[in-house]
Amino acid sequence: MSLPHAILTALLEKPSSGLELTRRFDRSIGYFWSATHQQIYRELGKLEQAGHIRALPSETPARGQKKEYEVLPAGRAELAEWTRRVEDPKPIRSALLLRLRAAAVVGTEGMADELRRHLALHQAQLDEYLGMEKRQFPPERDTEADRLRHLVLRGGIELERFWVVWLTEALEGLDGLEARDRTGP
Amino acid sequence: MSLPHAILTALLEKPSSGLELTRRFDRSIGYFWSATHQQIYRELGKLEQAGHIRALPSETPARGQKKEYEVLPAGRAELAEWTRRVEDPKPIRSALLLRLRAAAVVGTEGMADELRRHLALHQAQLDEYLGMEKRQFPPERDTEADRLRHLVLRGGIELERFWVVWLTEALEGLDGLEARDRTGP
DNA sequence: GGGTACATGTAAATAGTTACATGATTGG
DNA sequence: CCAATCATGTAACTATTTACATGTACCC
Repeated sequence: MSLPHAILTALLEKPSSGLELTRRFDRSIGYFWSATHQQIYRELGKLEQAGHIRALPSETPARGQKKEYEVLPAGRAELAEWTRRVEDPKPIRSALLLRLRAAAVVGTEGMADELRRHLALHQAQLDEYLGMEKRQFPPERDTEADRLRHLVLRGGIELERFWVVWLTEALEGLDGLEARDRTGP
Repeated sequence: MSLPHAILTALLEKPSSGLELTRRFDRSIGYFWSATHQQIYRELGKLEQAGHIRALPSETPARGQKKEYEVLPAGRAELAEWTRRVEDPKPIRSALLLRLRAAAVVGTEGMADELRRHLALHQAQLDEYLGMEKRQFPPERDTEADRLRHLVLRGGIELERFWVVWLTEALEGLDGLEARDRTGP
């Protein structure tokens, strides 16, 4: 039940249309909770029905026309209630770790290339986060909201750093194994 | 499409019944791809239909009776093909990071307690992984499969370590904010 | 007027969760 | 025999993904 709350947060930061939300998800909130435009439109409909958001009055409320939403008091209350809820962390799901484990049984062929590819992707994501950190959180700004958002971004940064470090180590180990396969133990 | 492959891997490591698989998921593979017994039974049915696994012959193949499965060559081939596939990492989903971001907008009340609770849970998981590492990967054992499985466990360990470090820092930041709220800036 | 980007949406399929049903085996 | 545990399964619901449909606005 996180998507509606992700949307409420985004809309509180700035009232937006469905497509604008989709784009903002691709750049910021979506780094921790991604969503496609179809999910977002559907969820906007539900949130509107529930009285948590409303469409800003517009001259031409028709298909193909931009429709902007803003959060109503009930939506803000729901979001606040959500932040205070007790909710256990969900176990991570990593197809890559799973595939490596499968490779332990059926062989590591092709794995090293795939790890290198993932390493490059995580390195790129890390660089992007570091750029965002520099641009959005210069040392002088320091409101409470800024500090919290910075904390969240630091989480993203350290997670990507974890992957970069782990993948680098994994590749060293795997290259060792593959060299041994080629030359014999 | 990872669950069937997680099951194939587990069955290759050791032929099992549905309930045995469920328990093994709770302890090992499930750390990176969790699943409930309902998901597992449903998937076992599909894998059997697809000819990837088969039930070991039994005298009484009835409801309430244990039914053991083993992997057929086609299943092993499918798993090997999967490990060689090109597949991008999926963006992480963390409801906690999301909730912290929401708290930046609607207030941090209750957040510190929740972070402390998560910190304790991740610390416990880390300790469990470290215990598994000690028991399952003593320095002397060093087959290829062992090294790969150890690598996967190291991934789990470092991920939990990330959470422990990040949550500790986050709590320091948050306590600073809340102290400032109480005493004024 | 034709293409492209913008914008919203429907439909269907897959994946995951939650609640409940049913039968076997075993120990008291 | 009854409760607890083991074991398999059905059903319904929620969430997510993928493919496609439709309409508007603007530029050439």
